[in-house]
Amino acid sequence: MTQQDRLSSTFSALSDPTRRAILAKLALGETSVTELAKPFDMSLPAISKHLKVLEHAGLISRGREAQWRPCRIEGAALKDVDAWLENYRQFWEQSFDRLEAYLTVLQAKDKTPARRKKK
Amino acid sequence: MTQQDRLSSTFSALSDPTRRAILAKLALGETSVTELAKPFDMSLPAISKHLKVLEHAGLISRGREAQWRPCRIEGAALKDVDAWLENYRQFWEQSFDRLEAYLTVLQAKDKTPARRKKK
DNA sequence: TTAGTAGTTAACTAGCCGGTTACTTAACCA
DNA sequence: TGGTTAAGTAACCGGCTAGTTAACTACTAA
Repeated sequence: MTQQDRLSSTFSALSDPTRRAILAKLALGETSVTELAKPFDMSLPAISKHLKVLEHAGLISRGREAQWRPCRIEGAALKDVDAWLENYRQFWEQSFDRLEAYLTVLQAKDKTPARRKKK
Repeated sequence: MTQQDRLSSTFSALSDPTRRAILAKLALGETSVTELAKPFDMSLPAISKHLKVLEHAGLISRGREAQWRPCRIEGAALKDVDAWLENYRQFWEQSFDRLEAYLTVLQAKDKTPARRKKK
């Protein structure tokens, strides 16, 4: 799969609130499908489909333990998103920098120079 | 619009390679619709639709200059994505941290303690 | 073997999405 | 005025998506 396609399927997978909620739950630890499905007013097959989408996007992986298929988060796909986003950081830190620059001008010159906001 | 919906429409907008390419071009500066459309083997109305999606997701905004509608990037929506992503950073820095910890153990104790990777 | 639990697959449906062509609107210019 | 350029709107089409129910697979346990 090309990098483009990978990013596309990752963003696509993340565009569904149910799937993001599943990820949020998985962030707390590995869980079974039924357990993941509990909070949702939705059939189990629907959840199963969502998990397949997440798995195909590389956002989760699934093991096997007796009759359970525990799911866990895989960070690699999210790392790609982070790397993509990095190219655009200037566009939301810009206004901050301008404000910062403005305040720097307003304030006394003997203050230490403003540092870039650390993420 | 709820925060959930906003994130959903942002991720959804970003899930199309054409739209990401448009953003990449806009990162170089404000541009007209026709100019944006040039690299794509696609009709102008198709581009117009993509721009509408990006605008609806808050990723771009459009001005008016005579018969041109210059487009520019809006950082706010991307900032939300970054904030969301931040909750998951551990999942792709984890292995790095483990390696770092391992190396720290291996190396001499008189080294300065390892710092978290700055983004 | 039988019953129960965990999960997937199949088949279907309604609605969205990304593209098209044809037409329209808006601003500039001769 | 009429012509040209820039862009948006309308109507349509095919394929994908997210959900459903029903049936099936796989493992556990009595």
